[in-house]
Amino acid sequence: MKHENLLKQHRLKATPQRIAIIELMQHAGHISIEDLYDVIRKKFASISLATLYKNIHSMMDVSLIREVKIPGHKTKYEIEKSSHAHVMCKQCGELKDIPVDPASLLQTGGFDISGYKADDVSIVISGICSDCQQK
Amino acid sequence: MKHENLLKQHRLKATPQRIAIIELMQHAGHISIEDLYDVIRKKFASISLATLYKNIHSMMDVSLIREVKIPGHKTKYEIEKSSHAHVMCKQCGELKDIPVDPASLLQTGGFDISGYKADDVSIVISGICSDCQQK
DNA sequence: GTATTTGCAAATGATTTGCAGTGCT
DNA sequence: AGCACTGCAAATCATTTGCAAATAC
Repeated sequence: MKHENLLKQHRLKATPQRIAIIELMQHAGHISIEDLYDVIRKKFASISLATLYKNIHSMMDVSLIREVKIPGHKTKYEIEKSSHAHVMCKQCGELKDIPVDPASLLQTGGFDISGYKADDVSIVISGICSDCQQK
Repeated sequence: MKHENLLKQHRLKATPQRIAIIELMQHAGHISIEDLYDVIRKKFASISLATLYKNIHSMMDVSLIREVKIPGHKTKYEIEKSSHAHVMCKQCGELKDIPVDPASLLQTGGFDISGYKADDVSIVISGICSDCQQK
């Protein structure tokens, strides 16, 4: 029900397919089209890839979700939450969020973006997570 | 000649195709496969897309160049230089570099990456450049 | 001379589109 | 009822692969 309203607030019709997408993203955090398709299919056998792509785009158009592109990996999608950075473990591939305040980052980060009016920052940190370091 | 050595230092054979790729990237800064192909073709009519892709990958393997993925845009490639962030103008699409010291950024940025051993940071700032603001 | 690289054509993978039928509001 | 949404199949665009001929070292 909550998800239904989320869609309506963004002027999108609340179809069961869309609700399923949002539910899944809510749980998975970041998810690729492929994984989205595999999981949703189990509950929703008739859904098509075309529908996924179309819905992903409608939802991006209204800023309900966001594209996450990571060098060397497949594009993932996530619900738009408050601004945050991504940390990706090169070993196990796990993708984690860490909170970031973009305004203060741009100030303290020592960037020289004179003249630019910045309105979004995408940050991906790569490294090895603590679990993988122990192996 | 400089480019030839650059390749050899990375244990790659210095073929004319590879030299052309490096030269072009040196000038263009960031470039997509498509643009790379179009421009190189003029001087090097016989080059194939497959060769471009293969070379791009060889060069990435030895960290001579780097993939730049930007939400909503085509993948671009650039010569690996000292760490920097990217600023993309949403209006005109221009992509600019700004210098960043990743170590101090991770310190002052207020990130909590406890346990992680970070070794790379990719930052893309989106906004409107000063030129486009005046229109 | 030998191992790598090139370029072609074909294969694969990812994403988009047209359209007839269906379902939300 | 009316317009937006779905799902299929086909189209398009991006990337990869196999292989024989050419090339760097």
